[in-house]
Amino acid sequence: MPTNATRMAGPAIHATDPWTPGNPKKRVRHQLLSNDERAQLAKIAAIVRFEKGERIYNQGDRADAVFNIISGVVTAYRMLADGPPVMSFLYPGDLFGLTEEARYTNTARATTPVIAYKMPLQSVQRILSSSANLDVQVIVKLCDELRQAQHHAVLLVQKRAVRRLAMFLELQEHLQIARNEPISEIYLPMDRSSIADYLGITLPALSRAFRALVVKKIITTRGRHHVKVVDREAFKKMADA
Amino acid sequence: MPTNATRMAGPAIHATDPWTPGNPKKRVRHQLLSNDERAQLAKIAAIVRFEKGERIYNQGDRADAVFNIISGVVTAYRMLADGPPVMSFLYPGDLFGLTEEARYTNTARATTPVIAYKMPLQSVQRILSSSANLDVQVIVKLCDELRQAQHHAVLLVQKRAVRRLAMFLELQEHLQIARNEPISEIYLPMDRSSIADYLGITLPALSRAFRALVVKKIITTRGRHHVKVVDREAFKKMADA
DNA sequence: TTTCTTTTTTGATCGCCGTCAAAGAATACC
DNA sequence: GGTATTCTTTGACGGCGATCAAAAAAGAAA
Repeated sequence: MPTNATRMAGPAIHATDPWTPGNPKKRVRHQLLSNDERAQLAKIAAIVRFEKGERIYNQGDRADAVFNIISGVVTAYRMLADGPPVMSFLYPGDLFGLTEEARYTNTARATTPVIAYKMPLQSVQRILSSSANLDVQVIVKLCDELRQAQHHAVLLVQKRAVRRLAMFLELQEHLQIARNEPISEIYLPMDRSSIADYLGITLPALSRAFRALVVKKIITTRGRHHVKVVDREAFKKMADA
Repeated sequence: MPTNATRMAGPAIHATDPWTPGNPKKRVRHQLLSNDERAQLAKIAAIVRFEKGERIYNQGDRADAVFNIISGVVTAYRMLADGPPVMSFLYPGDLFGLTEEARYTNTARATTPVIAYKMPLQSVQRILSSSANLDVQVIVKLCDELRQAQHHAVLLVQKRAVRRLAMFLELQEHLQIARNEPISEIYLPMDRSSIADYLGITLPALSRAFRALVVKKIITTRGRHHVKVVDREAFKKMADA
């Protein structure tokens, strides 16, 4: 019954991916690139060094470059308005420097001394725009999936069930808007059990979380699949982590 | 002080991505594709229908196709040996059918009636292999990041702190192996506070989780940055969710 | 409708973890 | 080496959610 899944990814790249952690067949970075391509990369990528503890960029900064770690460990963290931060650790070969609306969405700092490629955003965009559209489409899709997975992680580090639920409802609302569907109500096609699993809580806990939001007059429910936000301000305060 | 970040993503694709949920500028699917490319896609993609509740594929099945939703909602879930499942909900435009070693890593079922493109894996691989290597590299990297983010979600859904810690240590060990580094010990370059944030627990809770593993003689610690697994079997049982 | 099944809610108890606080260790700095 | 700072551990307490169990509601089938 319940379930649990994870945002899915693209095509079966994995099967032949030499960079996957845990994959026994390890190869040297960039081995798959031709000399030409390597040269192209070298032209746009500068090699930069950071000492232990040094900030590489700050969340909210205007994004001007993407990084690829050569050696060392980078810790990236996204601060939320309230609640714990969401962390990730980046190792050699990892790309980082995710942007949203031209700004970094997280802060990156060197946990050990770090050497990395630094690629100006402009150059990367130029190269990508010369790619086949189909490839770009796949890349865009993967970025989407990645953002979804990250959002899921942000949701799951929240400790109180009501907040997770509020964040989930807000996400569903956003997805609905993105699909140009009416938004007077939030439509939840899945059953409670699936939602509970997605939120990483149990069914009774989810039920109580719903009740809490209703009692506080933040939402109303119509049947099982429709939710209406009646106190937008309180809702945003609850959901905006 | 700690932090929180999320695995990062690729280049600033986002800024111009019309498919991003929440992006006000919504466009029609495939708008960016030329007629040629659309024709190419049509040649390999079959349109398939699933009724409400129908399984699309099962976790562990040999993967033969990737899907792209045209309409309807799909619930994907990954079952773990123990503990709750990890869920995701997929909407029109979403890709799904992630594979690992040629097998699906999760189960997908139609939550509402679903219409989707079904693309044979072979065809997708053929198209991708004809792409520029640089693009493929980016795609591979993004798949990596995605897997990492998904693993993070799998970890965060676990309810007991010791299990999250065990999963984290196992991940670090795998990453170390992938980097061809010695693995007699697990090396943790980051501080406890960062680990606690990554695990979505507090510092005291992390400290107790470490202690619990040490007391149970599953690991030993040397200084702050080195951990050794001394009871491999118990460790695996603890970590393998 | 009536019945049966599935889903959801509610209740009660327990345990883990969050929270606050302080002591103890490791590191950096002088 | 000594001091100060930072990081980590330990302790006590309370709360939230897990767990178990049962009732209620919704949906499906007859």
